[in-house]
Order: sequence, then C-alpha cells, then structure tokens
Amino acid sequence: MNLIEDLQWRGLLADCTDLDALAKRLSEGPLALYCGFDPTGDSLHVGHLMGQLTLRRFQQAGHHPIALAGGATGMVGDPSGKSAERNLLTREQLAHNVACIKTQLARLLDFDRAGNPARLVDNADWTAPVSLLDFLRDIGKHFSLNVMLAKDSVKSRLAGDAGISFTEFSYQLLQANDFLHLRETRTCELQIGGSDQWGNITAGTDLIRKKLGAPAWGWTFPLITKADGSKFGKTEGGSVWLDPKKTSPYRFYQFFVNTEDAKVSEYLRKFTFLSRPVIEELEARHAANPGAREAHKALAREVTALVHGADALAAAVKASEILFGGSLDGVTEEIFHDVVGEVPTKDFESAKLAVPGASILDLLVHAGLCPSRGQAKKDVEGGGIYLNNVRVAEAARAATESDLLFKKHLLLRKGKRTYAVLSVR
RNA sequence: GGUAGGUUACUCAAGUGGCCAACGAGGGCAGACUGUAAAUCUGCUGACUAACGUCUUCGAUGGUUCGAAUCCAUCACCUACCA
Repeated sequence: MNLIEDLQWRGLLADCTDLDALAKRLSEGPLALYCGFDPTGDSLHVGHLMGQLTLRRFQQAGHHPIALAGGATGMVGDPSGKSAERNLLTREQLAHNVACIKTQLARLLDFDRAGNPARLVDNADWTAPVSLLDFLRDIGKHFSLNVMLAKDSVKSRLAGDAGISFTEFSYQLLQANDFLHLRETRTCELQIGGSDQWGNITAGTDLIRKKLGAPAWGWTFPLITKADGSKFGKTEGGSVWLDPKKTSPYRFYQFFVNTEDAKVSEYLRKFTFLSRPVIEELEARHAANPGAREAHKALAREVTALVHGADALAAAVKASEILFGGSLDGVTEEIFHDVVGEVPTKDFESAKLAVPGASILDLLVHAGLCPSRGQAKKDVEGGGIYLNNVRVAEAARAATESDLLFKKHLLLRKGKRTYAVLSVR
C-alpha cells in the first residue's frame, strides 16, 4: 500500500487539487510539503494533531516535512470557520505563543532523520520585512477580487450579520504568499491542512501557477467531529491541550478512552500509526466485546505515547487503573501515590480537619470540582459526589482526620470520572 | 448626518409596572440504565444560607413610582433603510 492509498484508507483525504498528478509526482521521488499552525493560543490542542500527524506520515514515507508557525498570519486572524471577527493578539502574546507552539511542533517530527529531516519555519521571518506597497504590487496584483469574495470563509461572513474586516479579508493573500515563498526557497510543492483551509490553500497554488508557472498541490483532510457532529477536542474543562501543564497526560489519556464507540475506528486510523491489520484486529475485538473497550484503550495509549512519551503514558494508565478499578480496598499507599498529581491535586490545611471537621462543600470548591458552595450542595443532593469513592449522602457531611487516606489524602469525585485529590500540608 | 428597530443569564429567546432570579429551547452538570460509550428517561443549571430567607443581575448612568427587566431622560454599542 503506497502513501496515498494509506492516507485514503485512513480517511485523511478530503480534497486534493489534482490527485492523479500528485500521485505521479510522489512516485517519482520525495517532495517537500508544509502545514501551517497559527499561534492563536499558547498551546496547540488535539485538533491540531491532525496536521502534525499527517506531516509525520509523509516524513515516514521519505518526504520533507515543514511545520510552519504563523507568526505573521497570527497577527491578522484567519476568517475560516469563524462566524465573527476576532480580537487581535498583542505582539507580546503572539511572540510568546509562537515560542510555545514551536516546541510542540518539534515534538512530533524528526529533525535528525537522515535524508529528510523536518524543518520548522516562522512566516513572520519573510512576511514582516515586506513593505505594504511591495506586497500590493507583487502579490495583490495576482488576486481577483471576484475569486477572493467567492471563498466560503469570506462569503459566509459577508452573508452573516458580523461582516468581515479588511484585515481578515487579507488573510488568504498572506497564506498564499507563504506557499509561494516556500515553493521558491525550499521547493515546497505541497500544502496540507484541514478542509476549512481549502480556500487559503488554493489561493496559494493559484498564485504559484501565475507567478512561477510551477506545479504545486493542495491536500486537505476532513475536520474531525464527534459522533453528534459537534466540535472535537472539547471537554468539561475546555479544550484538550497538548501542553501537559494545561491538560495533564492523565486527562489526555482519559479523553481518548472516553471516545464514543461510533468514532473509535475512525480515530484509530487518523490518530495512530498502527498498521491496517492491527487496527482491523482491534475493530473485530471491539465488535465482539464492546464492553472491554480494548480499541479505546489502544487508541488512548498510542496517542498519549506520541504526544507525552512512554513514561507519562505509564503513569496515566496506572492512575486510571486505580481510579476505575472499583473500590479503593487493597490499594496501598505506594500505588495510590501514582494517582496524586495525575488528577488535579491541591494542598489544604490539616488544621481544618480538627473536630467539627471540614465542610465537604468547601472542600469541593477548593479542589475545583465545583464552582461554588451552592453548586456543590446541589451536586451532593443529586447524588453525584463521592469521598474516597463512597457516595456522600448529605451536604452537611464534614471530613475529619479519619477520612484521610494514608493520613494524607482525600479523594474527591464528581460524577463517574472527574476526580481530584486534596493533600494535607 | 437622518429615520426606524434592537441590546435579557453560556447561546438563542420570552417577558412591556408587583405573582421575576426572570417562560421556553439548546448547551452544560448530575442521577437511573449500561461498558468510564451512544440512545433514552429524571433532576439541577446567579451568589450566600442547615433552613425561613437575604443579596446581586435584564447595555450604562440618572429619574418617575410604595414598587421597574418592564415607564421617562441621557449616553454607548449593534442592525436596517435613506443621504
């Protein structure tokens, strides 16, 4: 199975500017390709994984991947997929975000691979020095307003109430210029991106054709969705980040374990490097015994290892086994220690446990499981709160020293799977 | 610049003087059933309080009134049409 066939089997091809020609080109030898990542935050999230992993697949097939951090395009804001104008980031925020993102981009690609090492670039390097007049003459001249206005990202905004500013309208020119620049300086012949990037990518291939008369292709992969069609990568706590400080490896692992059945097969193909026979075997096992959720666990293991490494994965698996293994009976202090720090853990004063005890409501708020005492009380009354994995029956419940596990920790839980640990100081 | 309409909790959206912490829908959280899944059913969804209840909120500010999300004035922002 060649690269394109593999990508198609995995469901990673949404659209290609000329699939036959690209297939022919790929068969003739390695090419350079790139994928851009705008620094809209100080961390990438699971949604961005698709681009990174696809670059990696190309690299493994012998091609030259270039990861692009959007230091310039991030200044402007991509209107694609956005229903309203966004707020501009300050230069300081942007510089900080670019620095953070670069290290994350570096993790999934091999920069030392013999023959085709990965490259990391920042489009601010070639965009910032260009003067407005030069840009308008050299780049702007090649764009037809009719074509620009016809792009979905622009059209939908013009049709809506929010409108679109000239700033965001210009975005496609900047991205097209990136592709042109990489085509000229690094012979980068292919740009990949999510299907929402189609308009921006074709702006680039069109520009290259007009200015250079050289071949260039665009490839998009489908945007990942949940089974109900809603946005992928969001949980109670917000986005699932790649930064372990923002989303712990344990929660990252849990996010994938909790994948809906209807999506496991798709995610295994798109997020892991497992081979086709292995994935088909997992699918068969899942079909035979869905309750065991072997496919979910394999998925979570693979992705967590890729992003956070083997050690972090081992800790996440261990903590998960303890917390979801049933009762805490028989769990030794040493084993329990693996949980501490994996789930959100906070300190508190041991003095608070003295005689009348500490209000369970205050503890829940302190642990960050509930936003307020009022909400905590409702959660307790609804039967959704557990102390040391035993349901708390009444809101007046107070925790005392006798509730401490190993004289040190309280294990709080809300619902089926949201845990927090409080440790005495 | 003119005219008209709008601004309600996470989102959409009722409410046009007291019965409004504010209908309803979506979303979210929790419970039951399951498999840490989906679907379904149920409860909750401003803060404080053990509770009676108290407090803060309906773009902003000021006013009328015993009493305002609801009436008046000014300001801000948004939308549409006109220039």
